[in-house]
Amino acid sequence: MTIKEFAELAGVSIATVSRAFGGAGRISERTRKRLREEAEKVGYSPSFVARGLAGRRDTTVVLFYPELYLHEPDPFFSEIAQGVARAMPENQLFQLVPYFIQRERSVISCCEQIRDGRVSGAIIAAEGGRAADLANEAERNRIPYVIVGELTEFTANSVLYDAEQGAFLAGRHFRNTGRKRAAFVTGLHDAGKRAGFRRGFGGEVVEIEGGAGHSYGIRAFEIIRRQFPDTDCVMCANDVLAAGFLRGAAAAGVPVPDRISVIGCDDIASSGFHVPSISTVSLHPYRVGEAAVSMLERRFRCRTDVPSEIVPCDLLIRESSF
Amino acid sequence: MTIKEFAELAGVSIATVSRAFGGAGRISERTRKRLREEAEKVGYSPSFVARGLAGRRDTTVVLFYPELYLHEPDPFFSEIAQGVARAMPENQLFQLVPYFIQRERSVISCCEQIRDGRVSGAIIAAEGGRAADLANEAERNRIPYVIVGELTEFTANSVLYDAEQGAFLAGRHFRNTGRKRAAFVTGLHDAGKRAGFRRGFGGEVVEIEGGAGHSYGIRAFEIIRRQFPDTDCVMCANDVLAAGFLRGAAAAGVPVPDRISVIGCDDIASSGFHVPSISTVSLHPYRVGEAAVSMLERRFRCRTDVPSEIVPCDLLIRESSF
DNA sequence: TTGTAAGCGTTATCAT
DNA sequence: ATGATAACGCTTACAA
Repeated sequence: MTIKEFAELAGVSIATVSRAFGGAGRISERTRKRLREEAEKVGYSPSFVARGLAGRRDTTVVLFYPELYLHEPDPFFSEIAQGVARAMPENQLFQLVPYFIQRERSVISCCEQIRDGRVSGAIIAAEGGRAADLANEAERNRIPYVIVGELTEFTANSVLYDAEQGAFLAGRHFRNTGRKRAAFVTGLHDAGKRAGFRRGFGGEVVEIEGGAGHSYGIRAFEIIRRQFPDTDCVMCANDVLAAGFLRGAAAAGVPVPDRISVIGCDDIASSGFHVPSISTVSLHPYRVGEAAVSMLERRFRCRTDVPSEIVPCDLLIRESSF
Repeated sequence: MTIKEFAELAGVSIATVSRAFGGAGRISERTRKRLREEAEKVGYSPSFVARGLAGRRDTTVVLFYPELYLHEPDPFFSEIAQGVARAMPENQLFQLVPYFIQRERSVISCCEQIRDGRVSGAIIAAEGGRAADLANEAERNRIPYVIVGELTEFTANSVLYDAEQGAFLAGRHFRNTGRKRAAFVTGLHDAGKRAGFRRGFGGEVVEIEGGAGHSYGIRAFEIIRRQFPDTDCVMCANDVLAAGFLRGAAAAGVPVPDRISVIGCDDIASSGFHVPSISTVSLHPYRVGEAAVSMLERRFRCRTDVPSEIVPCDLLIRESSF
């Protein structure tokens, strides 16, 4: 049913109908109420598409987020998405659009969606660059946006986690608990974490190439066992890697944390479910998602830039270290 | 840049531009190519919104999926979403829209999006009913859709997993490996699983109230230990529950699978990472997502109903049982 | 093969 | 407070 049909049916002009559904147009409260009820009854609701075309772009909030891994998804961004989805107010249309960093086309089509007016506000999650393109596009189209990412990268309109600081805490913890020989299992975007861990531990740190996914964690354990057998503490760049590492240790019968202490990073839900539960640098993905929503709402109100916000990270000591 | 501006710039009419970007309109291959290149250069791309309004609704494919749990997300649907996202052809706009089954408004706004023409095709994931509303709405609006769900529920246009059959396999496995006293830890939508497990095991099955999330699994273990101490095999309605159960067992020093054998359901990625790795009824969520995409594509071509498809489930015996 | 013009369902700007 | 009407950017007969 279109606005025209409905207007006829209700015995008013289409302009009046439009106002009944629009924000604070000049219309009597009585008519508005009557029309809304009528619409409910006959099943009319205004078309978002037409609305978008006609100018008002208060339609949809999207979360752009990267699909990082080829075969095994890292749940980190999923958990950010959870936080965003839950915090989104009931009356907002909300959609997630994944972009694949391997597909050039994928980022482009995200930009098209912004340019197009189908997006009234965007939350842009990223690791390692790509977000800038989307943010620029949003800027150009005067669409409020919020970036979610690592501390080093963005100055304003961002919700940031300080992974470097977190890794620092992990390194220092190992140092303080008397560990002597440290290793760091690398991930995909981990420059900050690596540096922080080094700084925190203070001594020499062996770097093991990890990568994307559980199996790389297992492999990292094997490498350490063979090439650096006296390693007694390890930080992994993310929790999935840490789970793999622990699996390797369990299979080899190496006791954790007694013989080797392990700390992961991110704090995805399953790291708490693992046996032993995985000590980790919590980036609080869920909280980050929530914070992004409330920052976006602030940007909706006052159409200006807002200062970035840091969601502090915590070192969670669970069973894989002490 | 609008079509008008671009048309002027390229020295043709807007109709010609439209045809250059449309499917197989009557236009010379030469002009089409020239215009496409020109557009690339000056940064013009047609507006999806306007396109949608003007009639062609080949815009966006969405995946509607439920957020089931209040506090702890179950990754099952996330993994289906992964499969869908990966299988989606490069040139299709793809979006996820979560609906919260606790929020009445949430399903309604999904319907509005369908009614609206912003959706050209839908994949509807569901457990426990709500999908029917969305499917009806899609039907009414002549939008191709595919439902993803449990075998019992839908007849056509669906990709189905046969959880009952899977649970049957699990029950039979326990029976065949000489287990005597079985328990089933319930989830949120598990009628089929429960029945299948009973049928497969053949003997008496104690039912323990599980619920939503890891902690409920731990609690289920405690209940069994106290009230049914001679239980020697357990099926949990989902893997998150199973992880919790194993955590309880580990904490209590009960050896798995020697003393008690455990099988979960779903086959989320992390169940393979657990220590011990979790035996499970694999519903192959990733594959299910892929299958949904290819079914939707078939529906795009021939605009008719297509027969449902069952993605067979497998019993994966890992370390938590033998 | 290309151009002209009438929609598509809204919002926004004038009038009234 | 309400009603006419011109956009919005595109698709699609119909005409040339």
